[in-house]
Amino acid sequence: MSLSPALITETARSLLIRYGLPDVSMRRLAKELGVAPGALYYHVSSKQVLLTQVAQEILAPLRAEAADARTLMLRLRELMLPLRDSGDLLLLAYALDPRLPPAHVLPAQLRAQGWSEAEASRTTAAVMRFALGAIATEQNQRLLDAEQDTAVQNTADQNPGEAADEDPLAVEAEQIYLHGLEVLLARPSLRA
Amino acid sequence: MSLSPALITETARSLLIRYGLPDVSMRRLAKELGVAPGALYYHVSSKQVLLTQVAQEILAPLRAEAADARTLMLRLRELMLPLRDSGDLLLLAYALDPRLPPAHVLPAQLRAQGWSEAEASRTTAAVMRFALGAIATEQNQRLLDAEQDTAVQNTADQNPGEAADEDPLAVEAEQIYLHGLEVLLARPSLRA
DNA sequence: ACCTGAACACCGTTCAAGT
DNA sequence: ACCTGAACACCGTTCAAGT
Repeated sequence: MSLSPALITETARSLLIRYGLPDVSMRRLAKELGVAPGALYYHVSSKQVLLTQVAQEILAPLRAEAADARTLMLRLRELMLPLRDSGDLLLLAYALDPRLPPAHVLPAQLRAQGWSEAEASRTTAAVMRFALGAIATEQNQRLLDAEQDTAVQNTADQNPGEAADEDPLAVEAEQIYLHGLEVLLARPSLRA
Repeated sequence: MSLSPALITETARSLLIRYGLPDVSMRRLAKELGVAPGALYYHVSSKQVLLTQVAQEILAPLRAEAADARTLMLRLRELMLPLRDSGDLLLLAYALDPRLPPAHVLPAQLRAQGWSEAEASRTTAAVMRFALGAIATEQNQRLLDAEQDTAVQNTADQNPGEAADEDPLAVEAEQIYLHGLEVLLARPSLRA
């Protein structure tokens, strides 16, 4: 089988899922496809557009879902959180396309709930920015914790006193996310 | 004068201000200091800790300011927005230290306004995530617009029909930021 | 049309060896 | 103690040349 834009983005996506964004390099991608690095540039104009394409594909399932704003925002977090370091990716894709799912349906949904057009579009932008910031923060915290864990591994082996707790940081992160959504998506009449 | 952690972070900061984050590499930094790249690692353990140190220094002025939450968050945006691509930097520094200014004083301020401790800490986390997401988004949009501008330069020269407008995207971005702050920092009694 | 080989101009980090 | 030189293992991108 020969190369194609679709095959390249699909392979990039699989690398992202398996190893995280830092391991999605053009050279690694080429190796995975059994091809010279330069070959990719016959099908894809740059790494940046390739990655935003990948982001769009990962979020594509959200286009088919008919759920309310809150649920869609929760799904966004579920989809992206496991992809290591993908926060930057999302931030870039959103800057390039402010209609990135789930932002593509939020304004219409909020309008249907009685929001004005100006309020609906401002709130969509605000809630997306909050979500992207929150997801990137959570991913960074996980990475940093993982580094610290491996660094402390030996000391922990010699000192198994404290039990492994339920990762209160992760639980807290989810509460923060829920809280932000609740406040930002609250009906405007409640604030007037 | 010889190398020191302080001199290195100060030079990194000046590179960041002058050229943006992509131009702050250890090798570029070494060249700027007239030293071999390896020399930096005698004073600094990694690029990551160096950059978070730089972020802390850039935000240090906020530690001295005695302003309300909203003003501090606006100052945060003013400080970071001009530093090209520094959003990632901020996201990393905040993940490493959730008490990064202005987060270090927000909980106490909110408590003084009658918020409960739980509400104050959750709101601080939410508003910081929103701000970091918003700043990163704005910086990315600027970068992408700049790329497009240089690409369209020639066509624009030949076609000077439309006047250069007031950059409505930037104005809109500020409104979104103000709106997010207003909603997230609204007194909890107004939502109960 | 599609791809290779090779190059250009970079990265972060380590480490023996020098002073 | 502090730094150099050189290496290791990478980057994104371009482009003549091949098929």
